[in-house]
Amino acid sequence: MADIKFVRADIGPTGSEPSSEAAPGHLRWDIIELLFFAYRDFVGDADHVLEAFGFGRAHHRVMHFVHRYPGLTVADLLDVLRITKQSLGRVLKQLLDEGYIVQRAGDHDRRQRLLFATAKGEALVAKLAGLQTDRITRALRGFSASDAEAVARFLRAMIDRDDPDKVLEQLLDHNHSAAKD
Amino acid sequence: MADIKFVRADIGPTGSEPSSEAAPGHLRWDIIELLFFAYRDFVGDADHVLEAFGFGRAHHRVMHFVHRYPGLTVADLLDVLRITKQSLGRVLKQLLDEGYIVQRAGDHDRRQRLLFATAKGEALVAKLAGLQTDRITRALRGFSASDAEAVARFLRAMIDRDDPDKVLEQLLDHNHSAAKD
DNA sequence: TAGATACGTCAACATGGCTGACATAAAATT
DNA sequence: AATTTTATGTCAGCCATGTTGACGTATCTA
Repeated sequence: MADIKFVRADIGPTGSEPSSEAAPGHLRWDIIELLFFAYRDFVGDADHVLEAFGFGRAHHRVMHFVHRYPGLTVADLLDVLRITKQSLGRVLKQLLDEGYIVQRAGDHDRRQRLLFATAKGEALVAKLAGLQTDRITRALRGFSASDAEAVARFLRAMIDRDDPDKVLEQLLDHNHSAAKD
Repeated sequence: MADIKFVRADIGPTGSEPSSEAAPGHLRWDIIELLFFAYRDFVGDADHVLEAFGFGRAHHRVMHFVHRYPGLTVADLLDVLRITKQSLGRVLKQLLDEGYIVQRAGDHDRRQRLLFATAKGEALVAKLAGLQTDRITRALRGFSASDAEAVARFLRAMIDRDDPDKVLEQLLDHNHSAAKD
């Protein structure tokens, strides 16, 4: 084991002028690092399971949103994920070929491919969401209703509002009333 | 614009038994998705700036922890980032070559390379942290002290406790007392 | 002195982003 | 009816960043 003892630095910026901090010199190092570690472990839960299926995080994201928003079009999925159709194409093709997702031509517009999770796909998503839910539930254990509500309110407020895609719109709307349960 | 109307699915798992949910059938889709979008936009702030410097997220992570924990060794950095030394080597070499980081032999153990951010490096980190702090400060606007504390408590509780690296230990300790300010 | 450790590096490979180009079917417009 | 636009798929190749395995050197430890 290394036995060096490093110290936390709370020194301010040295050279340039940080563009527009709310409270100058008061950078939220605490929350910044907590977000990093919390998200790292949060997605880590799913990573192990995905590996066993031969999938990656990209597959998880696709499966998640297709499951949650049945009938999602490819274009809408591209909006949510903010990747190119070539990148999406690769993982989507695998999920289709292996029977985790099926597609159907749109009712009004037959060019569209509406995406649906199969039972197999839903089982995978539920397994992954179960792990992540466990972590969230543990983290919220002992929280009062108003504390838990504050957490959801914080996360909502962290999200960009300009140019929300359709999925995001629904999420933000829905959460207004249903954050507590 | 596509005018399809997809609906949110609140159906449960179909095939297999999700391993160990706390409250069966009660998956926290809301928090799961909020975390996804919040983190996406949170790291997105930095991405634009980094691009202008010819750097990526990997460089940001290295710069951040070197700045925050001056004298960090390579081994400790590997622990925090959970990547291989080969992956780290690539980005670290660039940051050293371009003068964002300097290294010094360890005092007690001269095999170690203690890492330090230069003024140039600190300026970059401060710029990026400024953007992310802006977002956090906006998100916490109007929060009571106890609400803000609940957010930090939630994030801390989301982090794995088993086998914490040295950086994480310090963060969790420090936050006990200093989460409010 | 022998072995373990901290670090650096070479080579090869995988994943998942990206751009650019092009094809097809179906809708929309003229 | 002819044309153009849109939704999707796909080929080819590049880049960033992760991986494994092997090996070398300096330095610390037993």
